[in-house]
Amino acid sequence: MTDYLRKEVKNKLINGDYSCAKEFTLSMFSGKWKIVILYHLGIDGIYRFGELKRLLPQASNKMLTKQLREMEADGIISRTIYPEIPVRVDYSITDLGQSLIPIIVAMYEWGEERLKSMKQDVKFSINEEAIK
Amino acid sequence: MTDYLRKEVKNKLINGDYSCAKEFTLSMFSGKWKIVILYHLGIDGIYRFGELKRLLPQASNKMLTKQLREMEADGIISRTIYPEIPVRVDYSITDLGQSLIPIIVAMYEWGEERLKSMKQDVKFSINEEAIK
DNA sequence: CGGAATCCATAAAGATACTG
DNA sequence: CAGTATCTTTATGGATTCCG
Repeated sequence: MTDYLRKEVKNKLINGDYSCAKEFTLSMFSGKWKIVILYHLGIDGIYRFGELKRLLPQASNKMLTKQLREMEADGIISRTIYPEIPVRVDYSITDLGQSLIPIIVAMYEWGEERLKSMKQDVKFSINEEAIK
Repeated sequence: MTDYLRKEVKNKLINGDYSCAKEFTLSMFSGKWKIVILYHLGIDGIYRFGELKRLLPQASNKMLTKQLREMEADGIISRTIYPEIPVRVDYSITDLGQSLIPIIVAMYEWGEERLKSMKQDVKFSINEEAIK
């Protein structure tokens, strides 16, 4: 629903409907790979395109590029081109992006807690029906 | 990417890969309508199916039901059936779901701030290319 | 009332090949 | 190196009809 979410948020912005603040925030990091990329850029610092590819081997060029471009357009990461040969491109988080990190950390902590209690709960078993 | 996210999280859980805590949290509320439903149940209290439909006129039966079932399976909302005729079904947030509300509130606040500063920024204009 | 089942259009993601 | 372009496959969401 990621792309849908971005389109909806865009439409709501155009119509002056700013009542969707939480969806707007959600749209910042709810794309495929976005939250992971943002977290890494926020914690580790600068990454080059190829480094991100190695970090996320499952991500295709197309998807990775798309996510990076969208996050750049949203102002939460920045892209720097060094016109060397071969060309080099650095990605880093912006101040705006950094301001999202506390939320992502809170999500990380909530997830850790939840997974811990699920493991401890003997009654918990992975139910295909329930999760699917 | 919502369904993809749930599938991935499921696979990672099955494989014991619990390193994806933030994605796991994200998968709790990143479905279509989920964050809105959760927020309303968290703030307003109990809703019936029909009330949620009226709250979200754009949501189809299928989608609304799907989101509700998934959130129920995740343990963040609960569903109570009253075998009256016609049948009545109540939805409410669980304690676990309530524990997500602070994160959603933080997202709401971030979004409000961001939208405010975007409005104040004279240079900001809605750029079709940038958002699409 | 609160859904379930089905069909269908569209959109999103993967694979592959190619380029400045 | 850091992407684009294109094609194909798959997933997702909408509309409609029906049911206990």
